[in-house]
Amino acid sequence: MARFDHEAAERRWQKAWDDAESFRANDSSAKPKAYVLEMFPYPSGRVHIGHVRNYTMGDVLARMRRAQGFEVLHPMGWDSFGMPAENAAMERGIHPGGWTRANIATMRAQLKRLGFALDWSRELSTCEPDYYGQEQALFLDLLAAGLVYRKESAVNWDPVDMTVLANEQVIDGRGWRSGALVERRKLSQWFLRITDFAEDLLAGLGTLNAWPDKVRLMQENWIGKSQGLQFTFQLDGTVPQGAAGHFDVFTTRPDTLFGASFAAIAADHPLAQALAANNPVLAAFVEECRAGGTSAADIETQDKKGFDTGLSVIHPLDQTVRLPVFIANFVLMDYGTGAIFGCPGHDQRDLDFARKYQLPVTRVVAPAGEENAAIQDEAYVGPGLLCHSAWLDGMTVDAGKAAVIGRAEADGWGKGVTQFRLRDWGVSRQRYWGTPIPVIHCNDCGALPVPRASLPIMLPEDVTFDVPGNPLDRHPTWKHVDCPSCGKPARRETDTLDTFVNSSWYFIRFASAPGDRPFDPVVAAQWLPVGQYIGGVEHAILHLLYARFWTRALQHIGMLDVAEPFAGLFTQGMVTQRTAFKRNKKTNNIVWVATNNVSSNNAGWSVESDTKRRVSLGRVEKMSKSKKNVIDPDDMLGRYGADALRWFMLSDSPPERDLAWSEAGIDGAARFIQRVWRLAETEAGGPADSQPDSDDKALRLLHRIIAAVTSDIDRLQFNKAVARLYELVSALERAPAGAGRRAGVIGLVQMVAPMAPHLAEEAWATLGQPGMVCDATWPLADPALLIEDTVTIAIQVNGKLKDSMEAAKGMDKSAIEAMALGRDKVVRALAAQPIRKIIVVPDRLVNLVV
RNA sequence: GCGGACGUGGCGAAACCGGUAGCCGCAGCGGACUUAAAAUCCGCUUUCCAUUGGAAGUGCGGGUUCGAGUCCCGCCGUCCGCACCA
Repeated sequence: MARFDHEAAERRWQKAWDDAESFRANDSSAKPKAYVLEMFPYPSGRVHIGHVRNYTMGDVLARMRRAQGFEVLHPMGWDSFGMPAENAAMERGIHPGGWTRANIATMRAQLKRLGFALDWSRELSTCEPDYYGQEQALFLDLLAAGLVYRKESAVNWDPVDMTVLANEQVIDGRGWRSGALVERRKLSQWFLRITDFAEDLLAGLGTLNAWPDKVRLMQENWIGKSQGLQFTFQLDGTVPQGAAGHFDVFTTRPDTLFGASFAAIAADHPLAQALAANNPVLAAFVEECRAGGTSAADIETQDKKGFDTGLSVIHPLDQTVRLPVFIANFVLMDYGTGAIFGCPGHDQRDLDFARKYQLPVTRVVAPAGEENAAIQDEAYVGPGLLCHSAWLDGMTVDAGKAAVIGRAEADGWGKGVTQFRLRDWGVSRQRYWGTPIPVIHCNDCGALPVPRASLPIMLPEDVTFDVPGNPLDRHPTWKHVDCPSCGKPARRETDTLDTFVNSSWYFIRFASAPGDRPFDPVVAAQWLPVGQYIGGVEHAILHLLYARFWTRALQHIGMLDVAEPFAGLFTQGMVTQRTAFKRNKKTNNIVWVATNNVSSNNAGWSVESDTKRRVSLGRVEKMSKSKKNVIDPDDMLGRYGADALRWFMLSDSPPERDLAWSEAGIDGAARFIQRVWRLAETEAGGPADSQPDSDDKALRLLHRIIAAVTSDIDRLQFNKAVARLYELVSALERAPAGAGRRAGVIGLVQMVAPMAPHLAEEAWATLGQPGMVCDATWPLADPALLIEDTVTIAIQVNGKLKDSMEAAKGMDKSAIEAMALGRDKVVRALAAQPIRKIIVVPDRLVNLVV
């Protein structure tokens, strides 16, 4: 009996699928359509084991849907613009395009070796003009519809390299290359009006039943709808030069207004700017607030710092009260109005600030009887009644909110508003390797859209990365154009689009990709929304929210009649691997050792395989090049074959959880492949056509497993489907030869086919079945074969298991009770105590309470 | 700092609606086949006490219930996201 030869089978069947165009999606098919999509990869170099896991999951679903009679769209492409290509260009002096396209070629070959059922005819790459040119057209459509605008916004600025940095390039507040302290700097940038859709995006979450609850919750919190009061503080006394005499604040807690002890504004607030102009000390403080990165984590973990401006504002509910105005580093210009009132008693951040600057702390909300309990180290944010609040005393928090909003509106100093945490989407990037923003700046006519006829605006190829800054900006000719309106010399926009724009509509282009338009709305709508979208949970907010927005924006301007792009979403876990390290003898610094160069010696110690020197084992973490714990799929493909690798990716760990790579695990997968193959070979010469008896054990088990596996794959619980298939294999290995076993093996091969397709095709042919298994109809479980006539009933005494018994299914309560009371073990456990209560759950258990 | 999740044997895990905790795999132990090895097959494998059998057990501490891995409250730990990484 020959072992399964994975190399020969992979070659044979990959060619057979290609020749038959088995996985090409037909737009005009009459079958029901199923769109299965995995998040397309960034072509970073080589296929990562995490990609293999992601695409294997999608492939199993796509193949099963096809077998179930759907017309399946399962495409692949490349999210090929982005910063790593520019980094590679700077480090190695090569062109980002050359680097990217070489990576794509490598990775395409790797994916093909894995035997995915992909429609390669629809492959796209976002860095090619046929894609980004159409994206520019969409940008112009959104611009024309008023969904795009320009405003000033902060970026991370490296003062030594003279360049804008991404958040990930800021490490502990310093530029990653130069090590210089990063500053926040303002630039004029393009924004998309995602906030116009805040309410729709929030409401739409309610329709996404096939999304994980946690992702919906994360998006809900991200959008951050809150109701509150926006009101105006009037400055008391002389108004500083160049400033208004008042400023607006937003609060979600207008009920606590009597507890206010200060007001605070952002360092970038116009009032702060005006004051800084004439006050060098304050100007220095404002400058200090600008140091450090722009990310939320950077800003909010800074020490709370304030600067007393010496100004004060009049309390709107009590004209006799004055509140000092501070400039504070934790107040953000981007959220609300860039100014707050501080109520230390009921907001922890305000309390910390008040303690630091010795400001009064007043309790204005209290549970009954605690009105005079002083606030200590913790702000009180619980429920209660208002106190120390004049005419609000005794009201609930909610009633107080409504009362203050009512008074503000009646008196004209404020109004109730709905506020969103969501900010407009800044899409300008000061980088080369991205979609050029199709706009021309003219000194006389302003910022104008590029004429449609001149699309695509191509990226120039002749650029260098030997000097810092954006190569588009310093290119000798590229940016110089004539104004499309007045004809005078003008300049192109040299910023490119955020790569999240590229990934906000690629799934539409997969469904329909005409040469002269971004997509055909009728063809695209046939496939959309994507039935099942699969990718990493790290995309739970940004990518998924931007794609939802983009789709709604297209719907809003009448280009596509689809509201939500992804009907079903699944977020998969990472593939992790143990790390290993040794220490540098002089510095004691950690030196990572490649995991694939670590083995155990005779004494059971971990050593470097080549030098035999001892190493320490680190923790199991996400694979990364820097920690040298990356497993290359190509090695595994060569040693174990595509099917074993795919099988291991689906085994053991639930797909939403992290999967720890292990050599032993893939060994087990490879053994399973051989076991299935041996079963197929034992049936190779079997009868072509024979009917098993309906009470055949193998047949009954097969149908139970068909039902379980089908529903497991439906719910993407591949680890459970795998466990059931192991069970079937073990049973079939022991089953007597005959029609039942043969039927079992045929069914097994069909169910294994989505997971280990090469093995399944080879086995299918060996079994003498017609055609290819990828074209065979998915097996259906016969309900008549699933019915069992006996059940096992558990017997508990006081909720503790004492015995169990076999009984006919559907036996009535009193019969079960009588049967249970007659059992030896039960009699012993009861020890003649009187029974107070008996609970019987039919077909399940009896609980005797004494 | 804010937001989200997760925690069950030596390990990855399973457990429908609150109803017999640990399916399946890995590792381990014992055995068969073999001159030997590989491959394969059979058995055992939560912990503790024990002779039949019994007790404990799902991160920790409480609670609800006839009954809690599952529901509620409070801790502890780990991981993920935070708007210019993709």
